[in-house]
Amino acid sequence: MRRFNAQLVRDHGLTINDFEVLLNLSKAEDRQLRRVDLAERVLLTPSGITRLLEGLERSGYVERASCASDARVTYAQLTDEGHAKLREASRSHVSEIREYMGGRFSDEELEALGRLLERLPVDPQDDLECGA
Amino acid sequence: MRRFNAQLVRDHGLTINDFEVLLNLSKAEDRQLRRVDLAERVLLTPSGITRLLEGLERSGYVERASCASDARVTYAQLTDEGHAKLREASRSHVSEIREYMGGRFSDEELEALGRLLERLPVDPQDDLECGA
DNA sequence: TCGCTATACTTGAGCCGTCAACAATCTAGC
DNA sequence: GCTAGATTGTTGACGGCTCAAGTATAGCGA
Repeated sequence: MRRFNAQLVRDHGLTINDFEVLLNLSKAEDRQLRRVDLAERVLLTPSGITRLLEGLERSGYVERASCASDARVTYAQLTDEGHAKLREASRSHVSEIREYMGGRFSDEELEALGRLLERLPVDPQDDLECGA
Repeated sequence: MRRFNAQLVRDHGLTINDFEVLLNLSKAEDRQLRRVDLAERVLLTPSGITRLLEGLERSGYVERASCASDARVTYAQLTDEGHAKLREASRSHVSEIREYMGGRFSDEELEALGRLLERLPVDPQDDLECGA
């Protein structure tokens, strides 16, 4: 994990969370997402997202957009520049991961792992009240 | 992950990494380990370990011990107090995890997951020269 | 319509861990 | 022995994230 982050930072100036945010935006409707939803998807707190987006906005990869129907929300909107950056970083990032995992696991094993791990909830808080 | 850390901090004043360090020490010969080895096992950098141990030393859970045969190394030595703390924290921590995983996976699935994941190297740096 | 609670987001303070640079010691090869 | 390079560990500076508290808006029930 740390390895993938270090490589992204070195080669593209992106944190692994920066990357995940750009990726989530690129897959979202209109390439925009409410900050709250973004937070949940990348497992950060709302304040973490605010901090992270500060950087991406400064770099021009993401813009703020307001919501017509709810004045509380601000969308994070992927810019063309951000999308280009994502494509660039993806190339080396996914090949890194593919090499790392593919070198140790067969295709069937990878698929089995994937099926198991995707059963873990996106946000643990939501699930499973653990007798606090 | 964040959830388990938060629970440990709330209930026992320990970081998840604090916990892992205490656990590793408790399983080690003479309950002591070189800082370098500790770093590798809990996936921290040497400086991270220095910082983390500062806290555990201040709390009295770990002591420094020097090495007769090599003046560069300082051992991290688990104290009795640290061992007691570990036992105390273990109780809730492992039951948390058991609940979390057991609630979603069968025994066979857990074992399959374990077998697959333990194939990942302890320190990725060591392995797999990734055409840098 | 007023007030209460829930939701979306930001901000200040602070912790945790990294990186880069450094000091001390060990070890090999000469 | 000595020197060159590797290994162990610490420190300063800083980044990234959390928590707690605060602001603003939404929406609901009396």
